[in-house]
Amino acid sequence: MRREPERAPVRHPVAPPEIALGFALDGAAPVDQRQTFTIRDLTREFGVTSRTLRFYEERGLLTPEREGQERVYSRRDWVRLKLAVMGKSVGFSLEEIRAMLDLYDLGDGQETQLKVAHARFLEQIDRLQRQRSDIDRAITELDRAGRCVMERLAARGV
Amino acid sequence: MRREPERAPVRHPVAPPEIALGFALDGAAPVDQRQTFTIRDLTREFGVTSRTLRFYEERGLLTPEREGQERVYSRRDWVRLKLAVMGKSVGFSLEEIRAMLDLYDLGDGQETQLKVAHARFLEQIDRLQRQRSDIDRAITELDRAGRCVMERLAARGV
DNA sequence: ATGATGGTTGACGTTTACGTAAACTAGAGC
DNA sequence: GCTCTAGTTTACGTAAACGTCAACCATCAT
Repeated sequence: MRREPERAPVRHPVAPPEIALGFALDGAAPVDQRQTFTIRDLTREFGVTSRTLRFYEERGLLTPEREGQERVYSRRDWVRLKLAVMGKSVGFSLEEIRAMLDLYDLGDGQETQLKVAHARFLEQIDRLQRQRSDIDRAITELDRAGRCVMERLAARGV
Repeated sequence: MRREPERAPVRHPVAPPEIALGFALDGAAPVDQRQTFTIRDLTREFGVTSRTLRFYEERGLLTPEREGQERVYSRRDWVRLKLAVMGKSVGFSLEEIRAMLDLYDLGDGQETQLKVAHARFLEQIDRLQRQRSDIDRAITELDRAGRCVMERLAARGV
């Protein structure tokens, strides 16, 4: 059978409300002066489950220390989680987020990181605009189809 | 641990180009006068794979006869597939599509079917509009974040 | 006879971002 | 000692819509 191309699954952002008024790469630092956070702290502050935090760790987004058995998150983890949550809210996948975060640790004064992030942002805007026009088209089509159905109902005197 | 709610996965339409100019519930009939179609006919006409057609059959969207071993699709199947493809293009799930299609066979002169379809269309428009505002928000945020990054780069004289 | 072609069934794989359950440990309070 | 809470690991489950084999038939042309 011939190789039929696959339509990539589309990611689509879902907004956590606190994020809408958030800021992106700048000023991202914990409000209070703590140096470490427990898993509970982070779930409460970011509205994610502990399962999510462990999963993000598994995927390399977070790298908490251990105190005995328990995870201890640093300010670095806090920032990375902040960026991860924001990234998700604008439709990036965890893998894309991880790749961008890892540039932080490059040590060239974040220049690479900032440039790459900017490029990714533009790409993502592009993807989103395409999704948007798909949606617009669908709405138009549904509207047309809806009117058509109404006509038919009217035609039979309902 | 407390029950944390789940954000439902969002369906999002992807447009097959021939559909944009298509028609919805009216006039949906094969162009040529054939009464039956092979699986190849349908894959070519609708741009879907044979796997897809068997899958749709499994899900009750299509009900081809058999000639020996091979599937023989009727005009009814043609119409249902047409509607299925259009439904997908505006973001309905296969299950939603099946439910609507099944109303065709209700026998009340399609009145129920038309009314239900109309209601579903409105609901879907609503979903899509919500998705769109999520996307708009994400674009705005990305744009802002992008400018912010540029500023930072400028600030270090790059 | 021999491929090539195209049909069939059956069953497992893919993707993403977690949810959910089981079984265990460690400390706090009574 | 006992229970409650909150943490831990391991590992399987979920959703959607097919893709991708494998193994098998049936025809047609060479």
